[in-house]
Amino acid sequence: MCPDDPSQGSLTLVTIRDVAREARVSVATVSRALNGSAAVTARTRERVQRAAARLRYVPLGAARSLVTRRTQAIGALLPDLFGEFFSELIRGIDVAARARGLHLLVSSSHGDADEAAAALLMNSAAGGRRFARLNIDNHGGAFAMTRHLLACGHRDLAFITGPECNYDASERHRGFREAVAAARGATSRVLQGDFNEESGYRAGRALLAAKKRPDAVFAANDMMAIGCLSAFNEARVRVPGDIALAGFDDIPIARFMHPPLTTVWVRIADLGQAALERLVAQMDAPDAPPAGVTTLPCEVVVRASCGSSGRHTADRDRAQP
Amino acid sequence: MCPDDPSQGSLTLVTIRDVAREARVSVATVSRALNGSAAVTARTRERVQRAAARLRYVPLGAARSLVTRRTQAIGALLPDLFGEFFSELIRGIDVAARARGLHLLVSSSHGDADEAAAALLMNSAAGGRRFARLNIDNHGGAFAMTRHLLACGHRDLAFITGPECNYDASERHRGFREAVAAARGATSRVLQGDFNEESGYRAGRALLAAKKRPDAVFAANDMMAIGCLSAFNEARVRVPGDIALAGFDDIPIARFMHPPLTTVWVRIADLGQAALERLVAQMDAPDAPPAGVTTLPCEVVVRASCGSSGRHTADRDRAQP
DNA sequence: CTGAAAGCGCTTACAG
DNA sequence: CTGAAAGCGCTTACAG
Repeated sequence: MCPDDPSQGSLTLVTIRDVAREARVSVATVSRALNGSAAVTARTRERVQRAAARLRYVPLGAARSLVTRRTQAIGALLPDLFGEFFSELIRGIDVAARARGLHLLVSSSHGDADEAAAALLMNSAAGGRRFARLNIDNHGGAFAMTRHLLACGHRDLAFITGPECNYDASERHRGFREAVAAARGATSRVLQGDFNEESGYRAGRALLAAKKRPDAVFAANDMMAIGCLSAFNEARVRVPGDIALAGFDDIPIARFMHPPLTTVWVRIADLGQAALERLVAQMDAPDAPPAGVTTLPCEVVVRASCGSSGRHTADRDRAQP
Repeated sequence: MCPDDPSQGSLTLVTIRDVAREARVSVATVSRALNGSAAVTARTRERVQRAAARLRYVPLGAARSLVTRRTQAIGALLPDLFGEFFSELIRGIDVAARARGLHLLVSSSHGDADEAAAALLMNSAAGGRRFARLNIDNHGGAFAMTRHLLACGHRDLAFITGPECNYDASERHRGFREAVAAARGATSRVLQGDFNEESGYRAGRALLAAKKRPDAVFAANDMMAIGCLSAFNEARVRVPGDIALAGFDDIPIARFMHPPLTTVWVRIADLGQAALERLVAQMDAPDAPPAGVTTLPCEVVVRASCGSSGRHTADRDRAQP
């Protein structure tokens, strides 16, 4: 049932010359036959393919790259490698990349500008600014969630921020701030987080220790919301009974929390896929006007953690297998 | 505060010849100077470095690879990209890779042997079996966890398996089976899962619907345990009061569950790091006898989800920041 | 439709 | 210590 391990390989490199000799053609013909050039008869092509298969020929990527100026690889440089958000994103990119026969390089920049530059420069030989500008509607999503919390009757809100230099984080914070500012009678406080569960946990404890607890907590991502929930559970503070809680991202695990987490739905994998496709399009048509910034919409997913919804199962959860 | 975006790049490729001309030396000298060869005077090296910096010279990886037979890249081929386990593993590999100036290629095989083969063959030019054999002690960890459940007094055990062709999954299952077989009076049942939360959730519901509920459930990974916990919570079945629950992996989120999850601790990121180091060692010394299979130990982490521990906080949780 | 040849940018013996 | 030259494996005008 389990497919066999296909590992094999030889120390001696089989080159295009070997294939040419085996098929009794020139290396040029081998190259053309294997690359699908139209200028090759079906008979020749087949002979070459058979010879290549017999010898287990695999073109050396470096040699091909040197002349074609294409590496058949794309790089994903991520601000940091955070939990399920990261894996979902990479999964989306990977799916799209493999569909195009591209290899996927990943790296986290750890906020180090030099390293980020080094990673970017890998590509620079192929030509300038090949960056897919593709954003989540962080601001809109956070704004909508904050309005939802207000609509639920919560007036005293707390926000747990993401890392300082993170664009998504600051946009989410801005959405929160603006929604609060636009509401009358609403007050807010802000706690610093870093997108990890632990910082959400600490923020949760800090809120519990405060003179007055907020009515609702909005964490800038789900992982911090989960950490915060953990602090509340530990202190036997009920969610949503005693305090409402919302996150952002809708990572797969969010709906398996207790209570299931109200959050902002982002099609993370789709985001990765779209980013890759945008990038490839730019690479294929470098002279085309660069596509502007595209912003993917978000959507508030109401589950049980904020109370007042009346529903315990979000529509989109039902749709899932 | 936030470092600037370092993006820049030109359409015209700066080559080693340009640097040679600028520094008034030969291309050979440029190559030697930039690659740290000892056969270059300090003065010359500095002149070359300055010229390279002035021109923003970046060696073309493909050209270098063609002659050195090294791509400065390593590939991580993963059975599938599952949640936090995946991201932790990649993080470990990434850290070790960047420390060595290696680029990291990732791909999931989706269980497709052909694609897996294609990915493996990428490397084949560099020579045969370059695989790091590095395992978690899945069997030992699962065996120990099962013994722990038995020691807690649970006799009727359920096990939720991982995907069929997954090595880790089958080893964990084997550990469970053998521990149960060695215990007198213990009974067990097995439910099929696939390492995702959803399958754990379904297994949980199936267990609740059974004529007799088990005393304890052991899921082959944490994500399924969390899905299972969700099913129990939904049905107001208390953990560990009504039923005990254990997972495997100790993903970061495990200790933030309610109740915190008893699980098997695997240093996931360390595993990735060790795998990379092993691989690099093999590549650096291809003629050295291939290191055998190394098995990393696991450890049962007792938290609240299995009852009976008396402790609510595992030692290693306390140690964390 | 096929082949001989040039060349991609780099490294590395080989001389000096 | 430095340079001229060969060569890595491939693709692609250029002829025929």
